[in-house]
Amino acid sequence: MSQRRNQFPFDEFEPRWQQHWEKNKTFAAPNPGDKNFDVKKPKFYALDMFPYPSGSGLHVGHPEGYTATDIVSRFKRMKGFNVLHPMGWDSFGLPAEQHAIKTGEHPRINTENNVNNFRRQLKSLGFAYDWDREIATTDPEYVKWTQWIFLQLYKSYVCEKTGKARPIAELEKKGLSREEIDSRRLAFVADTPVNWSPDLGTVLANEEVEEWRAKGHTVERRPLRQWMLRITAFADRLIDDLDGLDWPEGIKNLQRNWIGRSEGAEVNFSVGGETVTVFTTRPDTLFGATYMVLAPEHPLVDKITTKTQKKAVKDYQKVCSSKSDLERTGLATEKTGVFTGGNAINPVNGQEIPVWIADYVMMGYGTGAIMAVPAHDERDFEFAEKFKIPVIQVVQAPEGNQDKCFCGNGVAINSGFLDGLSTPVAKQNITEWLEEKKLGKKTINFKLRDWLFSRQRYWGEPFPIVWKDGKHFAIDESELPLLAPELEDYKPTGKPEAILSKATTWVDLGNGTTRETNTMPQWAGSCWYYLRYCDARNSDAFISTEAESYWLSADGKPGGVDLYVGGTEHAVLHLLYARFWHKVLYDLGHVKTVEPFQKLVNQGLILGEDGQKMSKSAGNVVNPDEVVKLYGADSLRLYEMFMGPLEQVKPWSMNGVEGVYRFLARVWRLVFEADQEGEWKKRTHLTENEPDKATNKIVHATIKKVGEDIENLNFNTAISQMMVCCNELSRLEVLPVKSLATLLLVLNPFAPHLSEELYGVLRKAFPKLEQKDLASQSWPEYEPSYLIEDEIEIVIQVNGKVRDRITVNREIPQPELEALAQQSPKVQVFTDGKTICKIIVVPGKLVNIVAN
RNA sequence: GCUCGGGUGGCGGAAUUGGUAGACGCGCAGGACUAAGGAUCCUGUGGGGCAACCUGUGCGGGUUCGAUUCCCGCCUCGAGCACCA
Repeated sequence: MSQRRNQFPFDEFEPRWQQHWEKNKTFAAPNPGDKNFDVKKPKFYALDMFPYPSGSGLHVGHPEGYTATDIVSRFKRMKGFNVLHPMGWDSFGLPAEQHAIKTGEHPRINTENNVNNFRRQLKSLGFAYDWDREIATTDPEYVKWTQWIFLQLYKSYVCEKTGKARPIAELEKKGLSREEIDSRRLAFVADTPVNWSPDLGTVLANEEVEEWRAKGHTVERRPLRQWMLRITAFADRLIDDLDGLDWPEGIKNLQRNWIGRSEGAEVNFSVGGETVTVFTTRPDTLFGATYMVLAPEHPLVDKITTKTQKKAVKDYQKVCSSKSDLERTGLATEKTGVFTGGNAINPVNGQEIPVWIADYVMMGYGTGAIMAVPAHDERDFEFAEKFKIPVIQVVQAPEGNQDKCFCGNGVAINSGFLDGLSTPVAKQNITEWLEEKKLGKKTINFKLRDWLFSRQRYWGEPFPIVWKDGKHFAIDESELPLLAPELEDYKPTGKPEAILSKATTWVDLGNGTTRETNTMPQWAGSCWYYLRYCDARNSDAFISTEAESYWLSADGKPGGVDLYVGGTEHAVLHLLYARFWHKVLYDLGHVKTVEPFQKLVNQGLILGEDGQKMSKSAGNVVNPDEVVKLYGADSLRLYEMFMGPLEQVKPWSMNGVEGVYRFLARVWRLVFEADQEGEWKKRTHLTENEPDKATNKIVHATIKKVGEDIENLNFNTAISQMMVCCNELSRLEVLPVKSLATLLLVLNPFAPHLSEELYGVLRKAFPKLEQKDLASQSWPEYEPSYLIEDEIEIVIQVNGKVRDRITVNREIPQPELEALAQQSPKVQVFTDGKTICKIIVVPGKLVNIVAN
C-alpha cells in the first residue's frame, strides 16, 4: 500500500488534547463537600454499561454507546449541569480464571493487563470520563462493599404485610427460632437441582447452559446445596415499578414476561385420602376438568399410583429424569404420559377424574399439578385426543368462533351455578365459592425463580460467611474485604466442591469453624457499581448520604441515573438483578430512590461490513485501534454516530468512515490550507466582520437543530446539519470567525479534539473570541429572528400533485396567495376547463387547488 | 405459536399532531486542477421518457383535497420468549 497523507494532523493533536484534559482534570465532577462544588448546578448522571475487560480488547460496539453518552455529557456540561460520567471494569469472570488454569498465573495479573489495555483504548477516544472515579469490581475496596451489601441481604427478610425488606433482628426480637429465621433471610441456603459442569468446575445459570455446551463442555443436573437470593419476594414490585421508567417498551416487556405474573386460583382435589392442590388461571372451567396431571417428580405420585400401574409409572419417571429441562420443554414434541391408576374428586361436582403423570407439567411452576380442561386448553386438548379422554365444553365461545379448542373469554355453560356468567365474572364467583368452602383460594403465580447466587469458581467475591455445627454465620463487617487466598493451581477438581476448598488453611478456622468456599457470580459487582461511582473513594460507606442524595436525586421520578446506555443482552439479567438490589437497599434506608435507572437506551448491534454479526471466524471484526490509527478518534466517534439511529442494528462501512473523515477535513480547511511544501498554514480569509444574514441563518439553525437532536439522541441528523453548515461556510469568500467559532462549539461534543485544536488557533489570532477551551464554554443560544426568512417558497398543488413553486413574502395575505397560485401558467395547464371547487392553504407551506 | 421492532434509491439513512418523498453521507458518472491523482473542487444522480409528463416509500384495500405517515387485511426480515397450566 502506498503511503497516504493524513488530511489533517489528528495523530499529532488528538493525543495532545487527551493529555491536556487529563492533566487539567477537565472532566472531574465535584461531589457535595468538595471545594469547587457549586450547589446551584443541577446534576446529570450519564452511565455506560461498564465492560468486561476481555483479552481481545475493545470492539467497535463499545464506543457506540460510549460516544452517545459522551456527547450528551459534554453537551449537558455546556448547558451548566454538574455531570457525572464515569467508567470502570466488570473484572471478575471466567475467562481470566481459564487463563489462570492454563498458565498458573494469578487471574489478577491477566485481569490487570486487560484493564490497562481497555483503559488505553478508551482514553485514545477522548471520552470525557472522570477517571478519578474509576472502579474495578475486583478491587479489594470494591469487594469489601459488595460483600457488605451481601451481608445486608443476609441480615434481612421481607415483611409479609408490607412486602418490604426489614432487618432480621426484628425476627430475633420476636423470638423466632434459628431455623425459622434462616428460612426467611433474603440470602439463604437451599438444596436445589442445578446445572453443574464438572470440567468448568462450577454451576451455571439456566441461560448459560446452552452457550457452554456448544463450546464442548458437559453440563449435568444434580441437586446441590446453594446460596440463593430471594428475588421472588420482590416480583410484584419489579413488575409494577417498570411503569414509571423511561425504558424501551420491549425491554420492559421482556422483564414482565420473565417475571411472568399470572393470576388465578389454587384448587384442592382429593385423591385417595390425599389432597392435591392444582394451580389454574381458569378456575371458571372447573366443571370441564376431565382429568388431572401431576408432574412426574410430584411427591404424591408414589402414594397415588395403584399396583397395576406401578411399573409403567416408574419407567416413565425414569425416562423423564434423564431429560434436561431443555429437552423436555424445548421443542414442542408429542404429548406423553402415563395413567397412575388413581382418581381425583372434582370438588365442584364430586365427579371422579383420572390422575395422570406427564412431562408437560413442570414441578417448578405452580404446584406441579394441573386440572386438565381439554375443551379450553390446547395442551390438554392435544393430550386428551391422544389418550381418548373425554372433552366437556364449559365455555360458550362468542358467535362465529369455530375453534375446536376455545381458550378465550366467553360465557359459562354446563357449569351449574356458573352458567350464563361471563368468563371474568365466573372466575370471581367460583374463586369466592372455593374460598368459602375452604377448597381453594385466589393465587398469583410467578415464573421468576429465586436467584442461584453461588459459584464454585475462584475469581469471584468469597461469601463473608463461616460455618459451625452445620449453621452459617456472617463474619464481622470489620473483617471485610474477605479476599480469596492464593492457590497453587486453579484447576477444577471435577467434584461439585468449590475450588476454594483446596485452600485448607484458609478454610479451616479451628474449633470446627470453616469458611464458606463458594464465590459470588459476576453479576454481584455489576448490581451496584452505579452507586459506587457517586462516591468511589469512600472507605467508610459504600456511598455517602450526601453523594447519594445529590447524584441520584430523581425529582419525583422513580430512578436516579438520568441516562443509561447499553446493549439488550442484559435485559433480564443485570437490569433485573440491579433493580432487585436497589429495592432492598431502598427498603433498608440506604438509598432514596425506588429504582436505579430512570432512562434506559439500548444501542443497536454493529454488524460487520458483510451484514453478518462480527466474529473472528467470519473474519469481519473491525478493530477500533486500527480505525483510530487511519482516521483518528474524532472520525471513529463521528462515524459511529452518523451510521444511523443509536438503537438500530447497522452494518459497518469503511467508506462511511472515510465520508465523515472528509467532513472533518473540510472543517479543518476552513482554518488551514496547505502551502507549496505541504505545510498547514492558517488561511487569510478569516474576518472579525459581522456575518451576513444567510450565514447567521445557517449557523443559528445549526445551533437549534444540534441542541434539540442531542436531547433526543438523534446524533445522525445533528451531524448532517453540521455538514450542511460546514458546506455553506466553505463557500464563503470571507469567513466570519464568529460563525466558525460557533460551528466548532456545537461540533465539540462530537469531535472534541479537532474542534478544540482549531478553536485554539482561532482564539490566539482573534483576541475578541472567548479565551477559554470549548469544553469550558456555555452552549450557545440561537437567535430565533435569524431563522425567519422574509421570502418563502410556497408549493402549489393541483389535486394533490405539485405543479409549481412560487416565492412570496412571508406575510402575504391568504386571498392574495390563492390568486397568485391560480395565475401560475403551470397551474393553469391543469385547471383549464375545470371548475375550481376548493382551495386549501397550509400557511407558509403550500396551496392545493382542487379542481374537476 | 406469542411479544417487540423493522421493510423508503445501487448502499447507510432523512422526512410522520397527514402537507414539496429521498436531507446528509457513501457509491457511481461527467468536468476542473495536475506530470500524475486513490487528494481537492464543481456538476449530475429513484425509475421511465428527447420532452411536456408519467410513475414511485413491502403487497392489497379504505379514509382524505392530500397518506411513507391514519385504519383494515396480508407478505416478509430481525430479535426475544416458548408445553408457565
